[in-house]
Amino acid sequence: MVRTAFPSSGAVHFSTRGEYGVRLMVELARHHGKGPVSLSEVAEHEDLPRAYLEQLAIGLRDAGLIESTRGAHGGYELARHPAEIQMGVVLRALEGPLAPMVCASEDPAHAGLCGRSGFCTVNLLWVTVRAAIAKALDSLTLADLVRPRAMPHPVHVDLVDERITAGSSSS
Amino acid sequence: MVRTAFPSSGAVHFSTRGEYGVRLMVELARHHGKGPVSLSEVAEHEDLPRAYLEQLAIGLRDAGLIESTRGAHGGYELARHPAEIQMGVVLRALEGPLAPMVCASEDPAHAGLCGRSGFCTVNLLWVTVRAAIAKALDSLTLADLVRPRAMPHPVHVDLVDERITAGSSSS
DNA sequence: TCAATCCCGACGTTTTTCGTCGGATTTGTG
DNA sequence: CACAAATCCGACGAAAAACGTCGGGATTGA
Repeated sequence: MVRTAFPSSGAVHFSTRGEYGVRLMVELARHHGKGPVSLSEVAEHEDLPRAYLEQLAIGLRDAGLIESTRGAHGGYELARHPAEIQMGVVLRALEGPLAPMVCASEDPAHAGLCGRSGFCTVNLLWVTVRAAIAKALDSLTLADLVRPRAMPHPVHVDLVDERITAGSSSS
Repeated sequence: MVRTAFPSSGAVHFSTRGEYGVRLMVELARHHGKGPVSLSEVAEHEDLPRAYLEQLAIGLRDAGLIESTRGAHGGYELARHPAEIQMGVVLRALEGPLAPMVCASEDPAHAGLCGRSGFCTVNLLWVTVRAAIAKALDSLTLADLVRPRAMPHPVHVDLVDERITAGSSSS
């Protein structure tokens, strides 16, 4: 009865790279100031594949977000205070520039190629979306994600639900 | 020199389904009130594969956004006025619910599964992002995308560039 | 010396995406 | 009626991307 044959996940899909990477960073933020944490510990604690974490860590390190200590008792630690690490920077380090579309460039040189229809007005849509995402992402820092539970109320998210909308009943 | 081996496109990736589908809808919006437009015309005008458009059209029709006329001189037309069709609805019809992550549900029941780390605070991030996207998407209607060229300045997008950031030189 | 780490490139599997294809059905027109 | 122009629809296949594994090298503390 699978219904619509949607592309499975849905629009706007962050990969596990993004998810795991953020989990990793949050874990490091929790231990901030207490010396390096090994990936094995993180992997165990968060139930993530260690070898995969290594890949992500390298990207984060190259972006200057974390620092490594090699050898026994080594590991990773944040390069800066959690409050000074914007999530936008983290996500970009993990997944590359967050352009929702080739077309999201505001470059007018691109006009000729895109739509034969005079001008690629559709452009406006993607640019707007990208800007919205960037703004949301850069308004949160790692420190915001470390708080154990029941966040104060720094960010107001209106919880227009989204989850189902199409799939309907039964998980 | 390919550098980072990023997942190619970048975070937040809309598929061609979304792109083509929006192009299709904009095209229909341009002809709104002038009877149905055939997919062949749209395909030609926008340089898109017609057979693929058929798939997308069916999804949009099932969502009640467009109506079809079969037989010769048939085609598709918008079911409502362009100004009454929010882009969020269009995208959801094309790509499914726009949850950036399984984790984006605010459902507390989900807490147990996600992170062993006491509570899935990371949740906040995805929920925020999703809300931002939904808001941006639902603030635009098809009518906003139809304006021929050089939009006045209804929306202010701060053009923090994004495009390269990692890949650097050469296209 | 040994074990724990980071470091790193290469690879293989699975999933998703992007379409194509062939045909069935409906309907206006000559 | 015959035909052509359309929507309709399921199935299929090639290509790309995502996900993660593997094997080994280099560093460092005990």
